This record gives sequence, C-alpha cells and structure tokens, in this order.
Amino acid sequence: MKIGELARESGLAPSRIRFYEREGLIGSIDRGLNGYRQYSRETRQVLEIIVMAQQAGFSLDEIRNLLPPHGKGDWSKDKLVAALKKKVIELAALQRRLSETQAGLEAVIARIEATPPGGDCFENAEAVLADLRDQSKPVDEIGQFVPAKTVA
Amino acid sequence: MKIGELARESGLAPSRIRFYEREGLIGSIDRGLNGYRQYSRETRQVLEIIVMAQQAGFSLDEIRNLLPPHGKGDWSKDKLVAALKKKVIELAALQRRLSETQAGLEAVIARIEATPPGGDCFENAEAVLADLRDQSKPVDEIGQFVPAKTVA
DNA sequence: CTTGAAATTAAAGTTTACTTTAAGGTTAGG
DNA sequence: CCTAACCTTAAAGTAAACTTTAATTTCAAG
Repeated sequence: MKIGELARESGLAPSRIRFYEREGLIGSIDRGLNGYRQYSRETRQVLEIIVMAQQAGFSLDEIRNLLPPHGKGDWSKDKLVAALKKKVIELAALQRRLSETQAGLEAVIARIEATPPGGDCFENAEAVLADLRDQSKPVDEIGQFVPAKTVA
Repeated sequence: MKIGELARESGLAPSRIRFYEREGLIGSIDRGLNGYRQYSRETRQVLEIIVMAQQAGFSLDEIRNLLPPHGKGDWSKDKLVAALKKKVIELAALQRRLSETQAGLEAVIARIEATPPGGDCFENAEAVLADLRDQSKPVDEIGQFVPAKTVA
C-alpha cells in the first residue's frame, strides 16, 4: 500500500502521514526498490489511534509516549498481549478525559438553560460554577481553573 | 479589580487576559485615571467559560462567536446552548467508538490468552488484527475516519 | 516514447494561541 | 524620596501541528 492509498483510506493528507513519520509516531516503514513507502494495514490502525487521541486532547508528544514502541516484527504472544493491554489502558485514559469534558459541558448547558429569560447572564453563575467545581475538578485548591493538565 | 488580581484569581497570566481583550473575547473594560484596567467580577466568569470551552475543543474564534456581544447585554443563549449540545453529541459519538474499540481489544486479549501455548505467533497476530478491523467501526460511509469537524 | 499522476526530499510557510521583550509610566512601603 | 512591584503599549518571539513549495524521480497509460 503506497502513501496515496493510505491517505485516501485514512482521510489524512500524505504530508501529514510523512510528518508523523518524521516525528516518530509511525515506526520506520518498508520502502520499495523505487524508494516509495510501503505501508501495512496496521499503519491505518495506528493513524486512527493518533487521530482519536488528538480529538481527546492529547498532544502528539503525549501520543508518541502512549503508543507502543514500534520495534519491528518480533511479535511474541506475550508482547502482543502486553501491547494490546497497554492500548486498553490508553483507551481508558481517553474515555476518562472525554467524560470529564462532557460532564463539564453538560453542567454549563444546564446552567444556561436554567437562566430565566429576561435575567442577567451572570446572576446565578456563581452557584452553578460552584457545582461544576464540586462535581469534576476543573479547579485546584486555590480556586483557580486549571489549564487542562495533560495526562500522560 | 486590577489585572494582577484577576490573574491571580483566574490562574491566567495577565498577558493572556490582555490577549483575549485584543482578540475581542472580553469586551471593552473600564480604565482608571491612570490607564489601568478595572475589571468587574463578571470578567472572571467570562474567563472561566472561555477556558471551559477551550477544554471542550472550541477554538478562540468559535468561542468569540458563542460569547455574548459585549456591546450591550442579552446573550442569546439559544445559540450557545445549541452549539454546546452539538458538541456533547459529538463527544458521545466519540466515546461510543472508543468503547467499541476497547471492548474489541479486550475480547481479542481474552482470546489470545486462552490459546494453547503451541500456537504460531504470526498466525495469531494476523487473526488479531483482522478482529480489530472487523470489530471496531471506526470509519464513516466512505471509509475514512472523520477529522473532528470543529463546530461553530 | 511521451505525458501526467504520484512519489521523493529539504526547507520554508501558516495558523493558533499565547509569551516575552523593550521601553516606559504609576503606586505603595520604608 | 527611593525603590520595588505593578501597570501600560507595540512588536517580536515561540511551540505545536501541519501544509506548501521546489526541485527531482518514477510509474502507468496511450
């Protein structure tokens, strides 16, 4: 599979795929005699995980550390299981982050919809934001809202 | 309230608050005789909403359009609520996909760990990857995974 | 054999979201 | 009164995540 095909299938631009390779997110891939990159189907899964993780707010740097080390094909059963389990843990991390984001958004929606039609925007803001603060943890103990601590 | 105090309370750098003002996310604020910015308590709430929305994946540009027109008063909350709800739906969809992927992975792990120790590693790996492809449904109807359409 | 689509590289450019710097004016404490 | 901490501005700098450009090379069709 050449880069153009992979690009079509994944929906990512070829430049982006090459960029991920330069950045070490995709392991060294095979080259044909002509120097063209030859991808396996596995690469598509990797790209998908990268995109998903990005959508959940992970930086490429974090993703690089989450992805299993792409040492080539000595795939023993144990290593395969270990890699998959690691992936499950990664997915759980993604889910946690998504849940937090979603909970925060829903709280904000609830508050806005609870505002009386003619009312001042921030009349009861204080109370609801306090709720938000109690439920999840968008603030630290000093009372500042934390800048999205990226979770490795 | 001067900028330093607001910065301490919100946890945002003064430069960042001034930046948001330049970008039109915070309305025109009062100035003292000395030219110092004088903030009201409302501004803190606005800053918190900005941070919240950022964590949910909104760009500053999108946020600017969601926030009340700071010329005068009423914030048409319908637009804001609609956008936020749309975002929640997106997040839910993302989470469903993650769940499916995770469930698939766990099933695959269980299968591998149940295989008798005599098996061929590569045969196994092949089957595992096939499972992964079939079980998770990470693609849209064209077969691409969608690149997180940011919603205004 | 020629032509156009697709591949390669290195390097430079873009956007977003800030921060830092430089050069100053203001204010509170000792 | 002096000094340090805080405020002001415009402008330049930075980091992340890509994309675009330019200058080739290669492949596939007619």
